[in-house]
Amino acid sequence: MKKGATIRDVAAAAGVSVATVSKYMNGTQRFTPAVEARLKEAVEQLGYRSNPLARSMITGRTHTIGLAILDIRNPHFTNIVKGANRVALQHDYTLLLVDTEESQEREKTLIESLAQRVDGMIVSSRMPDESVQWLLDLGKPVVLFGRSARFSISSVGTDSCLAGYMLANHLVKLGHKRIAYLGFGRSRWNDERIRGIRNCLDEHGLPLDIHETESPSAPAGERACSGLMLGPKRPDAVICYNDLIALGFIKEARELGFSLPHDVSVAGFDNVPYGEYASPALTSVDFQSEKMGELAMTKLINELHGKSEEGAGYSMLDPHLVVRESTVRRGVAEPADDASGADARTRKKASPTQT
Amino acid sequence: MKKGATIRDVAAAAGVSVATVSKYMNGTQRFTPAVEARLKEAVEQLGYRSNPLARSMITGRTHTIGLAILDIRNPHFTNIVKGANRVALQHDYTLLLVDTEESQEREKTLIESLAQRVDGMIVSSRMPDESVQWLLDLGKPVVLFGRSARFSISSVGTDSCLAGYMLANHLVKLGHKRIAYLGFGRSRWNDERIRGIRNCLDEHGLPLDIHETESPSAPAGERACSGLMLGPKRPDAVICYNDLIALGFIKEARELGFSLPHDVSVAGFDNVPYGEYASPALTSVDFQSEKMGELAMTKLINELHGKSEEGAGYSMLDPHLVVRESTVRRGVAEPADDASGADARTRKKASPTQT
DNA sequence: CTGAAAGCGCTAACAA
DNA sequence: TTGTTAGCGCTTTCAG
Repeated sequence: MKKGATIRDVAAAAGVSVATVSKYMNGTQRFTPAVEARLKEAVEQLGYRSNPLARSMITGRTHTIGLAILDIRNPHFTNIVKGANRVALQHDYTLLLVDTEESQEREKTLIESLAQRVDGMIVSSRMPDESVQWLLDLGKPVVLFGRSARFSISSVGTDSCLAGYMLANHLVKLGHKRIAYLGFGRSRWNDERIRGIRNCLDEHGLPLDIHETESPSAPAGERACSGLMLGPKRPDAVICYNDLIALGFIKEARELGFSLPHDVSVAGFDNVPYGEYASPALTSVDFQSEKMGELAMTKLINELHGKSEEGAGYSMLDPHLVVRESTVRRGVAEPADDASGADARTRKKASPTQT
Repeated sequence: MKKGATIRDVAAAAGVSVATVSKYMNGTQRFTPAVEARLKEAVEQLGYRSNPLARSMITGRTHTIGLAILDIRNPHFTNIVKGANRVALQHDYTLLLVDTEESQEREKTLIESLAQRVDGMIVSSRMPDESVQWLLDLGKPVVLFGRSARFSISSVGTDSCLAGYMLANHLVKLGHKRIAYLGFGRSRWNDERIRGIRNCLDEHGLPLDIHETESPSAPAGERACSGLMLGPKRPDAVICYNDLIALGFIKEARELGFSLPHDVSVAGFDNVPYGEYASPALTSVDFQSEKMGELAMTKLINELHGKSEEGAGYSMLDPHLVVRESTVRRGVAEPADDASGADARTRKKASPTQT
């Protein structure tokens, strides 16, 4: 643990002033070959690395971006982090990560202290619209996930309503009539998704049965499953608030003795990486989460560099429907597509009676 | 974007000196009620928040921990981050995340600059043992994942060798004779896992067929599958370097027309969250990754607080075998356990002939 | 208990 | 091109 050399040590070793060293380190200026050589030598000799803290204190920029998310374990957010990090790296920014663990109380404190250490922040939150003003008052540029109705804050999001419509439409086309939605009301996008689904179902005069999970996670999906599948209004298709819930739902449904996807089609949102490896592989709507991270970071960095014009305001990414095996034509006992060897299964237990 | 008040503003407002304000903010001292009241008022009035950068410059501590990992998208690392973050938060530290994206070149630069901004680092890396000295020379306390043979650096890991033995033993007990290992040679744990597997197989006079993937990811597992399953030595059980590879392998095997787990048992390491939701649910070895993150952070923070004694050196977590549906007794056509409705499937395609 | 003063390591005018 | 000189906002002796 050797103490790092300071700018003064270098200046002394090279026989120049500290200002010269500073300029050299920052490439702010050109030098006479002689000086440059001595500088280079001295820096290498001493293994000098300029102290970013001292630098930041003066310049007022830390070259750090704060990223606040709800739960790093949710692959949706993991992807966002990945995308944001990649862009940050390209621009020589580092990422200060804050995982609020879905806790509103912690969030405020954490973000407040985060704001002091970074040049700007990207925030994914369930905070109410009122708090957005507070966020802005922190005095740092912010990019938000999801639009704020009230403030013209820079933000990126996806069309959850359209996504909902897409999924509902897909299911209706497959002949489903008893469609249920397994939602997560605390999310700001839940209502949007419902709206999209309803839009579509209304067009076909179909009802929507709405249920609720206590968290946006797979275990929550598992717990909610029996309530739907063994309840009075057993659906023939269910749309889940996100893929994690859908994954849990599927697992539990099979454990209850249902044969999927034939007893019930299931779909989610987010298109998380492991939906593809589940069985039946999960139908979902891809929100391009990694791109969301990239876009948010790009917008923020542009703002930091004064190019506020470029892509300010609200940016929306297109949702893409990804059809896999978990949604299937209603009433088809065996999969139509014989090539997909993964789908053939015989029902082992009688499915519960439909009340 | 209002400029924050400085310590001087508060001092002026409260009619005291900056030193007093500093002591008040840090709770270093007691004050006369009169002064304390004025201080409190002034701080609230101005919404003063002390600048952590300026503070750090003097104290030399940033209250930030650097965490360098290979790929945030690998759930194993995601869990580590989660665990580490939780402990950090408890101790009022924040996390500077670096995702090296499995790139050795980038890693060195990134870690070097990381070292300057943090009080200590937790590093997960494939760097050779030689580089550990370099890491230490950065002058910051470090906790490493995986032991270094040469240096007595603080580190946490799991017994990969034992884990390998466990998995092999599990498969042998199930009657498997033609066992293959689908590895990832660039990892420092690959050899350990092989060693453990071999230890077990040797005891039973069984051979091990070793194959290699190009990355520790699901797509790599998919790509490697046909080489094993359609090759000259088709295995009846395969152990994968990690769960992601196993997940990919399973998916592709089914697409090739195999019926799993009956045609081939598959297992991995890490026990990632989604192995449970795959089908067949993945047998794995749990390395307690979240706990690894917690432990690493705890050790580092202890070191930073001078309690170097407590838990220094190498700590090893116990691996736990998690048996699920993807490993099954050899030669059993249908699952013995009738209760697990998820396993019943008829073979749709003839399985490829065994050469 | 409180304050004055000396910096932490660096950058940014401004001089030379 | 190079050097001088003020600080950035804060903590920390050391007097009072």
